[in-house]
Amino acid sequence: MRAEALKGHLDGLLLATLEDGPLHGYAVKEALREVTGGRIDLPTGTVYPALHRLEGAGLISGAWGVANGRRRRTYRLTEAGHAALSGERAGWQEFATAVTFALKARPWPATP
Amino acid sequence: MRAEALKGHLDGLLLATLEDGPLHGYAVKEALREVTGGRIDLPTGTVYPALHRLEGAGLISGAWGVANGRRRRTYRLTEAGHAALSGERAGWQEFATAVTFALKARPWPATP
DNA sequence: CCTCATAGGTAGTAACGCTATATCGGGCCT
DNA sequence: AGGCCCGATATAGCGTTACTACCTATGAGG
Repeated sequence: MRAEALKGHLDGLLLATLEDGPLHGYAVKEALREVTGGRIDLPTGTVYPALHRLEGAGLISGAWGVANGRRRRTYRLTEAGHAALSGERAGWQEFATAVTFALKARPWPATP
Repeated sequence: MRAEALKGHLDGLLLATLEDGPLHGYAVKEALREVTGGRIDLPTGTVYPALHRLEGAGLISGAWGVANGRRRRTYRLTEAGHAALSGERAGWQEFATAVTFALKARPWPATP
């Protein structure tokens, strides 16, 4: 998949992955890769800054913990994060429908 | 629609709009707006640089003409542009399917 | 011991689309 | 005639975004 294709949609994917429960950064990356059958395989250099950004925006909250003697930063969705995810989903639907249609180059169906 | 959502998918939309026949820049913008019922309404400052970029990449070719005493640059798809459009369509399908699925947070269907 | 997978992170970069602004011709209104 | 809006083209500068390339560290397996 083209690398730059994600632009503007990454946040929603990360939020959706965290919706089912808290995960640490690497687990988010792995979950997304598995759920999409390898189609979306984000480099770690994309995931961690994005999570920091989302945390800074208050959409997720991270906490340091320890598992197997290793420190891990586990993130969970905040209230604002849940709301943002809804918005991302709606926005994606609208966007995807519009692009799919435009790529077909047919007139938009009448909505009376 | 969120402004930055387009990133990475603009080229395909422009190429698709030019598929039905040559158009000048402003007409591309208008056609895209009408075909999507106003959902994709690109600012001219987005359209013109993008067309220049596509021309530089050899995907479209532009020619100056005159209509109503005014100079207009009309673009048409090149061979490479037709090929690129096919690629963009396939890429979009793949991408849209993956994102739609990931946003639902369900396991990817088995593909045996 | 060394490598690999796991895990977290930063710096720097390039691309992309946006805002803002400028220009020009023609038509419309006063 | 003068002023204004619309159609049409264009550029400069900006902020965001995701990427590549690195760095650090630990536990497991060869």
